[in-house]
Amino acid sequence: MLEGMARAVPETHGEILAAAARRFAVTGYKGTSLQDIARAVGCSKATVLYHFANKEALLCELMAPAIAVLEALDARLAGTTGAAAQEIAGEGFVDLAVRFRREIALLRDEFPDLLQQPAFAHIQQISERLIAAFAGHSGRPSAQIAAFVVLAGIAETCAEFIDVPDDELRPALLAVVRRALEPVT
Amino acid sequence: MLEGMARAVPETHGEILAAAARRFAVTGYKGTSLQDIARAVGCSKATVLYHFANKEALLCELMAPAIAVLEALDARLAGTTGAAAQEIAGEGFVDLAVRFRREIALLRDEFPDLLQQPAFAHIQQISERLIAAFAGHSGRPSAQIAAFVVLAGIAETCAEFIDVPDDELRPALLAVVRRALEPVT
DNA sequence: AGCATGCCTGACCGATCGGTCAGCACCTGA
DNA sequence: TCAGGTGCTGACCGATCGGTCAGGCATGCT
Repeated sequence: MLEGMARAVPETHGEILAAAARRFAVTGYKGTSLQDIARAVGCSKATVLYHFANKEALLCELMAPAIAVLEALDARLAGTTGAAAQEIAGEGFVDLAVRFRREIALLRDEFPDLLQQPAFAHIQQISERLIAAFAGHSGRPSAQIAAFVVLAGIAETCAEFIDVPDDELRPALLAVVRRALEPVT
Repeated sequence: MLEGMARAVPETHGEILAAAARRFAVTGYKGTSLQDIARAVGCSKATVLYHFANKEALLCELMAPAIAVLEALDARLAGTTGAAAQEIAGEGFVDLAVRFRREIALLRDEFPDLLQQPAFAHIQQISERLIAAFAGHSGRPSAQIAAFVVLAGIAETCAEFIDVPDDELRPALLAVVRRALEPVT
């Protein structure tokens, strides 16, 4: 166990990660087998499982950057209320969704299932706080409903318009968010 | 196997359909096996496949009423333009989504996959026309994006707020739609 | 009675899934 | 020279999937 040693040549780990991202984005998480990924890389399935403990570990490493940004947004939301919370949540989530479109696309088919797994358990709570912020922390059911429409709509749209350039998608989404959310009294 | 009542007319077909609807709504289409459905009904998996040619046929029969209403909405949309198209599409789709929440919930995990199958191929085209109507048939990309956010957001929200009464959900969704869509010039 | 028909079943099939494992080829440092 | 670690692999495993099939058990018609 030599610590700090520079690794010699092993590029396979990254190649597997990249290929998995590509395949997941097309056929979803459950819809992509380890065999598929191995074929895309040009190695054996056993090699994939040599570099990653299991399929879920692969997904975790793929999602880590997106989750980090989501947690940062959650932190910025703490203590905000009313229209300010709506604005921060709106800008932050639109930016996140646009930047991590691919990750959202690969998650979207199995989002409910994935949230059940312990590795992603806290995402559920973060998204609940995000919806509360979208609703401006208003208790009104109609505000909650509007918040959910916006959250789900943005995520789905980003996953769908995967080829539209960021600079076009982001302002259009921001405009929708600002119109759609229920104004707080 | 059944209750003491002698079954003059065996209604296993309907029971399977109802049980499948319940299971699909919880675990999704792909996530529900024929074994699961059979267990819920209290019959064997072979019985399920005696009443339905295959798993997809079961889904088709389950979705038929919702698809019929969707096609009716599509027909009403023909020839409309601008703000009128937006209003008709909004009211029509919100009503459809609220009424067929369960069907949407069971579809949502596998919507992209399902649309590929020949049995549901034309749904793709209908939803494209629906989005065009939501956009007021404006060619602007921002209008298309707003339309997609609304369409996907409504569908997802209906599937999520499955316990909220219709009379509460419908007006709240309609309000969001009217705010969110890009006004047509 | 005999026979057909409708409903249902257990046993089974081939395919595919995620995951394990023993071992091979290669490189490196002692 | 050789022991040992790294990267990788084919063969294999148990489980589960959708789907098939021959046959059993009622019932009703002739």
